[in-house]
Amino acid sequence: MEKKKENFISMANLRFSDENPSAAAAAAATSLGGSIFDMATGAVACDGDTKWGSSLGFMDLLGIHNQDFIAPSLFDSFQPPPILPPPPPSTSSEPLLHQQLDTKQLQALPSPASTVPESSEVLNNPATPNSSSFSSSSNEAANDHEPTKAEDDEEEEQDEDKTKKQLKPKKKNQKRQREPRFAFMTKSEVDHLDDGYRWRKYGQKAVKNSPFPRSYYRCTSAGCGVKKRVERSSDDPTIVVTTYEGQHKHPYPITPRGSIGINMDPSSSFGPSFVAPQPQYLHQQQQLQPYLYNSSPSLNITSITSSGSSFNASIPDFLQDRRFNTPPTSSSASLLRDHGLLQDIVPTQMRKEAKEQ
DNA sequence: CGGATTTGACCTGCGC
DNA sequence: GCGCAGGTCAAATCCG
Repeated sequence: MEKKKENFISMANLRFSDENPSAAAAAAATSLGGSIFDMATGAVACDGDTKWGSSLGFMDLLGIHNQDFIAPSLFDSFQPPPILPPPPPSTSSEPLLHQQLDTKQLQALPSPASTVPESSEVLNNPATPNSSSFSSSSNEAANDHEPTKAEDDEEEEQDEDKTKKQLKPKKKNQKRQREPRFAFMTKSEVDHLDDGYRWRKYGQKAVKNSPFPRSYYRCTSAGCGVKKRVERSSDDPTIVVTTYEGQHKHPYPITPRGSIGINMDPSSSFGPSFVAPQPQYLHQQQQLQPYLYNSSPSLNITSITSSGSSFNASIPDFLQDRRFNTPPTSSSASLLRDHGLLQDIVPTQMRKEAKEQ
């Protein structure tokens, strides 16, 4: 059986393509199987001389700033990942990217990308030609292996042995049911960005082709199996790649650091959406990162996938107006596009710096 | 002392 | 089948 590969492309390519054209191209070619998302290609093309780690606004990174499509249509193409994307890291300045990445795609990506070898990560899904493939992302991966009874039996026996050495009752047939992932990059000096949730580090691994280790965190909330990985881009040490996996099954924690507005909108299939600014959060950002990406693009990302499921969840809340409670309208997206997001959200200093690079 | 982190071992998936 | 790399576990250690 051929491994399912989504026609996804990480927005990371925007940057990678810049510094590693060949790899990016390869990623695009191999990963997308030729069906390169318009957004992706457009983004790559238009951002060819930019450095997302420094001057690109989020929308730029999304390839929106001078694209012809509008946000809604863009996100309509996303696959609804049943995850609750975390709020933007408190120390981040730029939610640099991303979306549903396919393992191969990511691995195909140059350095930084290679540090995010995720399968079925949430990423800016290049307008999947076939919308049905949309819903497949992680689910497909999880279901592409029909368990057999033989396997079940065999597995049960093995379980005992396994538990002796390691508590890994995973069943073969369950083929590591992975949660959809959402990865994004941020420019930060600290590795573990404070996103408001409580995380417990459970592992660290050296990453191939990267001098920086990858840290593994799990949400400490009982019953919440959300994980996240944090690693630095080997390409740009100032870039932190954070990958979230899973969906928080609990309210957004009220941390002593400051309250975080939560809108437990029951209508949202995506869990709480954050609607209020986080003063503390912003403060941190500014302290740690002068290049504060101070405004999330407003996107009307509520959409319906081919499967009919609400797509609201497919877009990380922080891509929505979590911090600034800006009405998520397509017009705002277009506004950003029309007027140049950078001007509004990226400090002049930053833009200047980007040019010098 | 309890919770968090570190770290080496182990497991799993994948490519060759 | 083998080796590699990613991911996870859990004992040891650290820290408030």
